[in-house]
Order: sequence, then structure tokens, then C-alpha cells
Amino acid sequence: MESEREALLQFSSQFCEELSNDDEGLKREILAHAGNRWSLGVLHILGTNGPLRYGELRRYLTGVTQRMLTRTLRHLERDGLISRYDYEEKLRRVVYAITDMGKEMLLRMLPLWSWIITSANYFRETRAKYDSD
Amino acid sequence: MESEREALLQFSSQFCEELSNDDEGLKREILAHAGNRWSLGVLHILGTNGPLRYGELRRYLTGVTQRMLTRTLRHLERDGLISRYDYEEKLRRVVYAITDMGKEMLLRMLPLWSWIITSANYFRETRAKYDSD
DNA sequence: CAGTATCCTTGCGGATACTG
DNA sequence: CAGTATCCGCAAGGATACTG
Repeated sequence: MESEREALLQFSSQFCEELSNDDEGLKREILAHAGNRWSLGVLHILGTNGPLRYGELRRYLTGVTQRMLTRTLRHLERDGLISRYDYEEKLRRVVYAITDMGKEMLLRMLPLWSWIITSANYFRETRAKYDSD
Repeated sequence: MESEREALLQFSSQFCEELSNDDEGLKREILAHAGNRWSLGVLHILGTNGPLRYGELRRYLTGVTQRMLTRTLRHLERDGLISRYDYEEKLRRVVYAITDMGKEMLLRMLPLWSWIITSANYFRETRAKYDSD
């Protein structure tokens, strides 16, 4: 039904009116994890493969530099979406895991993510047409 | 049920394995609309208030500069999420509207957005604790 | 092994002034 | 009215080298 979509859009008004209040910045920052280069990948890998060490994560995320992996992990940890545990051993060993909050966020991002993937051809064509004008 | 969440996470694997293919960049760019300063606001306003002129949009988005509004509109138009119509009149008049694709994206972003809003307090506290260490 | 430190380029977001 | 043009600071993302 078309009206069910309209209803959802209307329902959303209450949230988007909050776009203009003080901590609108905080919300956008959390949301920005969705657009960041490695955040979604880290969340997903930790969500499906369980806790992993730094080096293991690196191998999953082909192409990530140490700098960017560390940055991403710190950001996600700061927002409580992953946890970090440093076994203080001589041979260093640090393990990262997704938190319950991280799983909640991941579950709410996946529908959007999968929709974008299935729509990739549409976007490619639309952009090509736009750029050629 | 806890297992239903696990199932969803597993289900998602097929998508995130695509993280490493060629147009992964395109997908993240589309997703980046979620984290951009004005994109979600524009989509929402056009989605609930119908087609609007440039100046009207400006009044809805308190604080937006002309430069950023124009940039945001161009990006959204390039991805086919909004449409632009220029009535070629002497008194200039340009109207923007959300497209069907834009509505689809908006509908898939709102659950994530609303979840973040209701979790804002959690994030504030988590960050405060992280920053104090 | 799990990071830092340094340098670089690109794009975001904003301020201000100007225009068909 | 609906934009451009120009300048700025800042953060993302990456390359490369180094370290406890």
C-alpha cells in the first residue's frame, strides 16, 4: 500500500523536528559511522566472527592501513559500539569485540546497506547521466 | 528471541562480503548521505512537505548557508534522490522535489535515525566516560 | 604484535561578497 | 530569487617510516 509509506514518513516528523536542537551534532556523528570508510566493515566482522585481535581484523579488511584501522577502532570504542581488551602480556595481544549497542546499530544499518547494494546499478546510471550534462 | 538477531547478522554476510569489490566506493558514497550535515534534513523536508523552492528550503533548514544548501542539493540530485525543476522565468523560480528513490532511501534511514535519537543519552555518557580516561 | 609519528591530498562546512 | 566565487579551518583517508 502506498499510504503505509506516507504514514511512515509522517510518523518520522517527530524525529526530524529534533534536527535543530542542541545535540543534533552528536546524532549526526553517530550516524556518520555509516558513511565512514571502515566502520561498517569492522562492526560487521566483529558481529559475525566474534572477538578478534588487531592483526586478524587487519587481514579481514583488505587494504586498511594501520593508522586508519586504529582510528576507526578508537572512534567505535568511544561510542561504545565495540570494546577493547588488552591482555597485558609480553607478546602483545589486544582483542576487540562488538558490544550489545554495536549489534543494535548494525542491525539497524543493514537494511539500508543492503538496499544500496541492490540499487547500485541505478545509482551508477543516474550519476553517469548527471555527469554527462 | 536472541537467535533471530543472530540469524539476521548471518543473513547479512552475503552483503558485507561485497565490501571488497570494485564499486564499494559508490556504496559508501551513497551511504554517506546519512552522515552529511544537511542531506537527511533536505530529504525529510521534501518527503513530508512536498516540492519546495530553494528559498523555502533555506527557511526550513535554519543555519544553512547558500553554498552548503546548493552543494547538498547538487549531491542529492546527482544520486537521483531529489529532482530539480527550473521554471525559466524572469523572476527566477526553481523547485526541488523528492524522487521515488529518495523516498526509498529515506524510509530505510529513518529507523536508524530514530534509534540514534532515542539512544542519545547512552552515547553522551559513553563518550564522556571514554574521554575522561 | 599492536600500534605512533609525520606528511600529504581531498573534501566538508562555513563566512563573506558578488551576480544574472 | 537562486545561486557563484573566493577564502578559510578542520577532519578523513592514505603513504611511509618508526617503536615498546
